[in-house]
Amino acid sequence: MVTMSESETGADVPPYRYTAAMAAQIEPRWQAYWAENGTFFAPNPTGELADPGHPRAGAPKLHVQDMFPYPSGAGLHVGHPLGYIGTDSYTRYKRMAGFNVLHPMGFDAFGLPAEQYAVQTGTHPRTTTEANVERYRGQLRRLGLAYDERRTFSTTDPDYYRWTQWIFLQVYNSWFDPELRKARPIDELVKEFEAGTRAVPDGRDWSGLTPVERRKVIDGFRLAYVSEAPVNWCPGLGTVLANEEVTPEGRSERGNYPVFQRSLKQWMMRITAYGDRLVDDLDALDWPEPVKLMQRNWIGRSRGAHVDFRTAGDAKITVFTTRPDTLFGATYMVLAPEHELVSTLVPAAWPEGTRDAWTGGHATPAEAVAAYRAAAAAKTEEERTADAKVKTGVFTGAYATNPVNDERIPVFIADYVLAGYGTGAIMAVPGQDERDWAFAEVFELPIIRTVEAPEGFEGAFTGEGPAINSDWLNGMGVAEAKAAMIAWLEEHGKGTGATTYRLRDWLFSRQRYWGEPFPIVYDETGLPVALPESMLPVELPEVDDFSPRTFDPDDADTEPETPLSRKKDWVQVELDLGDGPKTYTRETNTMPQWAGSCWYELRYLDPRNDQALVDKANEAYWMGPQGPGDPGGVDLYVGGVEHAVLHLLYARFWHKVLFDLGHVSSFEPFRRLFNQGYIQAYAFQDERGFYVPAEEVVERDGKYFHGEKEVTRSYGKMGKSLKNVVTPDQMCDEYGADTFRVYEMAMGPLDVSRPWETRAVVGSQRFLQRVWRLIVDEDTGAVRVTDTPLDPKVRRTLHQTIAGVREDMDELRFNTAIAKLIQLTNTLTPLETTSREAVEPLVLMMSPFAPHLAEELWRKLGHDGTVAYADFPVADPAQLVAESVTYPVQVNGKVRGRVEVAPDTAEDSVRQAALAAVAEALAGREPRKVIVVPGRLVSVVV
RNA sequence: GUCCCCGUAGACCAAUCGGCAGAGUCGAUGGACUCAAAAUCCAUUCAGUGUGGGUUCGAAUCCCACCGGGGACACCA
Repeated sequence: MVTMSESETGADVPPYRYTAAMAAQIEPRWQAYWAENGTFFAPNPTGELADPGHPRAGAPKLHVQDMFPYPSGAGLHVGHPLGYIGTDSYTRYKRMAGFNVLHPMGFDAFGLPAEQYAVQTGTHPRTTTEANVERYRGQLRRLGLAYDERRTFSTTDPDYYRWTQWIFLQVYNSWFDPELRKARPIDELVKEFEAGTRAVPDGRDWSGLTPVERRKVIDGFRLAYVSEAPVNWCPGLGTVLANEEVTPEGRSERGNYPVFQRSLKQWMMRITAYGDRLVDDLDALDWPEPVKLMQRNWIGRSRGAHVDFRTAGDAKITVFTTRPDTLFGATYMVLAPEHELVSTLVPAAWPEGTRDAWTGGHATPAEAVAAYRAAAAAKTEEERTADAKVKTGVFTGAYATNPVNDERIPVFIADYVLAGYGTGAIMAVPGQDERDWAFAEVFELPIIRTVEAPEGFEGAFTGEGPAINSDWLNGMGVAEAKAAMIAWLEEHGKGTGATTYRLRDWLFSRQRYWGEPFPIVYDETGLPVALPESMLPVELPEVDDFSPRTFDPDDADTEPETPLSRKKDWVQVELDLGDGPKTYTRETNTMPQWAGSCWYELRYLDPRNDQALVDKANEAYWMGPQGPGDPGGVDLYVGGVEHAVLHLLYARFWHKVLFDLGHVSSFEPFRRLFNQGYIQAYAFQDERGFYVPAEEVVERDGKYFHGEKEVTRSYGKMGKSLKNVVTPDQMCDEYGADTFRVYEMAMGPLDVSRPWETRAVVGSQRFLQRVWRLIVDEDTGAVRVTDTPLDPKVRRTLHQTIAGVREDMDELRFNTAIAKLIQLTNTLTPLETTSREAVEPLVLMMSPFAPHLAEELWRKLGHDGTVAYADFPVADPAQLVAESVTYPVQVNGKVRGRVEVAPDTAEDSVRQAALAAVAEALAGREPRKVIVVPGRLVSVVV
C-alpha cells in the first residue's frame, strides 16, 4: 500500500492541498479549541452544570449514549469507534438542528480482565486501569468526538462507586410488595409486621420473635439477600458466576473454564420479583425485536398451575404445568434425579407387576435409583444435552394419584426433567407433549389424548383443538379448558394457578479484588448490617496481594477465597452504628462488573452532584417520560447486540427499583436501543496454520501471498492473535481523523457488519480533498468562493440534497447521506466558480462527519467561532418541486416510450400523452387497462 | 432440531407505499498531467437482484419451498 508519506515527499503536491499532513495540523487545533471553549458542554436545568446563557438552554433535549467501553490493555481498533462516530455524527447534526444534546462518555473500569492483566504484569489494577483509560481518552479525543468532558467518569472512581454502593443499599433496604407489584422501603414491611396487618411467614407471631429471629424474617424479604444455595463455582477463575455468565456448555464466558454447581453462601438480588414487569415493559420500548425476544426467552415466563399429586402416606408431589387442561391425560410422573422427595418415595421392593423395562435390571428400587442418579451426575451438561434424543429413566417403585380421576400412576426419575426449573417434577402427558411421548414409547406407558388431533395425526399433538377424554372439560378449547381446570383445582384444594420463570435471582457477589466493596458489615450474630449512607464510599483498601486465589480449573472441591479477606486489619472494624462502638466484620466479596454499568446513564445527567445520585429535575429533563405511556429513558442507546441479556437486563432491573422508590421518573433506562454492526477483518494463515500479518499480504489473481508463499484467507474479529488489527491511530496518521470518520460512516449502514478494507479509505480522502479544493486554492491557499448566485438547476440539486440529507440523518442512514454530499460535491466541482450559496450549506452538512475540516473551512468562509451551533441547512420547499416529470410508459410491463410533462399535469392528460407516446408499440391494439402512478410511471395493458 | 436476520456488479453498498435495478466508494481498464512514477483529475467497465414457484398491469421489495451465510435458543413441563 502506498502511504501518505510517499505522496507528501513528492515535490509537486500543491502546498495547500488537503492531505494527511494538513489534517494533522487542523485537527489538534480544533480539538484544543473545543476543549478550551467547552464547546460541547450541555446545560442542565439545575445545579452546577446549569448555564442559562447557553445557546441551547431550555431547548428540546436529546440524550444519546454509547455503551461505554471496558478499557482493555490492547487499546482501540478501528471496529470499536464505529458506534461512537455514528452517535457523534448524529448528535452533531441534532445540535445544529436546535437540540440540547447530551452525549457523554465514560469507562467501565472494574472487572476481571483488568485484574488479570494486572496480575500478569505485576502492577496494581488501578495503575493499569488508569493508564488504559488515559490511552482510550487520547484515542477518542483524536477522533474529534464531541463529548461533554465535564460528565466523564470511570466506574472505579470512589465518587462514582459511592453511588453504586448507595444503590445497593436502596436495594438491600427494600422488599417487593406482590400486591402493588413494586419495591417498597423495608421499614414499611416492619411496620406492617408490628401492626399485624401482614402475616409473618410460617404463621409465627411477630411479637413473640426474638430480635435475631425478626431480623432473619426481614432479611428474607430484602431485594438483596444472602443465601446458601447452589451456585456456579469456577475454580479456574477463583470466583462464582451469575447464570448469565455461564455458557450452555457449562463453562465460564470469560476464560472458558469449567463451572461446577456448589452450594455456597452468596449475595443474591431478587430480580425474579421483577420478571413480569421486565417482560411486560418490553412492549413500551423502541428496541430491535431480536433483543426483546432474547430477553423474553431469558426471563422465560410461563403461566399454568401447580398441581398436587398424592403419594403413599401423606406425601404429595407438586408439579408445575402449563397445560392443566391435559390433566386427564397424565399417565405417569417424572421427578428430576436430584429431587429431594426421591429417597423418601422409594419402597423396599418392586411392587407387584413392575415391568422389566422399568427397573434398569436392578433388584430393588433403591439400587435402581442410586445407579441412575450416579449415572446422571457423572454426565456433563454437554453429554446430557447431546443425549437428549434418547429418553432414559428408571421407575422409583412408587405410585401417585392423579387428582382429577384418582388413577394410580407410576413415578419415574429421568434426567429430561430439570431440577432447577419449576418444582423439579412433572406430570407426564404423552398425548400432548413430545418429550413425554418419547419417554412413554421407551417405557411402554399408556397414552391418552385429551385434545382432539387432526385426522391421521401421529405423535404428541401440541396444537389447538377441543378437549376429549376429559370428563367435564370435553369440548372446550385449550384456553377455556385451562381456566376451567385451574378454577376446579383451586376450588378442591388440589392446586393453584401459577406463573414460573426461567430467570433466576441474580448472583451478585464475586470473590475478586477489583470491584466495588459491599457497604455491609456483620455483627456478632453473623447477620448482615447495612452501613449508613454517611459512611459511603466504602473504599477498596490497598492490599499487598490483589490476585485472587485460583485453583486447578477442574478441581470442583475447592472453596473460594476472597482477596479482601486476607486484609485482616480492614476486615475487623470498630464502628458506632447506633448501639455504641462495636467490632464488626466487613463483607469481603466485591460486586460483579455489571454493577457499575447498571446505572451509569443516570450519573451522566448530574455527575458532580454529591447530595443525590441525580437531581430529580435533571433526571426528569433528560430522561423523564415525554408523554402518557412513555417509559422515558435515554433517547438513543447504541451498542453491540452481545449485551442483549446481561447488561441490559440488569440495568433495567436497577432502574425499576429506583423508579419504585421514587428516585427517578422514568421506568425504563433506555427508550430506544440500536445495535451497531461489527467491523471485522480478513486474517491469513500460512501452510503451517500460523497467522501472518494481514497488512503484509498481497492479492494476485484472486490468490493471497505473504512474500512468495501463498496463504489462505479467513474472516473474523480483529485481534492480536489473528494479526489483523488496524488501529484508529494508524488511520489518523495516514489519512487524518476526518477521513477515517467519513470512511466508517460511508462504508455501509450502521447496523450492518462488514469487512475492513484499508485501501478503500482513500475514497473518503479524495472526497474531502474535492470539498477543500472547491473552497481553497491548492497553490496559493486563497479562498476561491464568490457571491455569484447559483444556476437555478444547481440550486434545485442543492435543496434536494439538503432535504435528503436531513431525512437520512434523522434515520441514522449516514452512508446515504454521505453519498448525497459526494454527489453534490461532484455537481459543484466542474463549475467555473464556487458559489457561497452552495458551498456554505455543503460545509455545514459535512460538519457532523468531518468536523475539523468543516470548522476550518467555516473559518475560511469568514465566520467566527464554531460551526457546532450553526443552523443546519433547511431546504426551500419551492426548490424541491421538479420543473418537469418524465413518465416511462410501459406496455405489458416493458418500457416502450417516455413522456415529459409539467409536475402538476392532471392524470387524464398524462394518460393521453402516454398513449400517444406508445401509439406505435400499441399498433392499433385497444388498451385493456391504463394505470397512471402519479409522479412515477404509466402502465398500459393490452 | 426450532426461531430470527441477511443474500443486488469483482468487493463494500443504494433503490421511499410493490413502479425505469444504480446514489456513492473501492478495484480494474483507458486517458490527462509527468522525463517517469506517485498523488490528483477525467472517462469507461460490470449485475437483472442466491435458486425454483406463486400473487400482480408491474416484484430486489409480498407469499411458499429450497440453497448459502450470520445469530439466538436448544429437554424450561
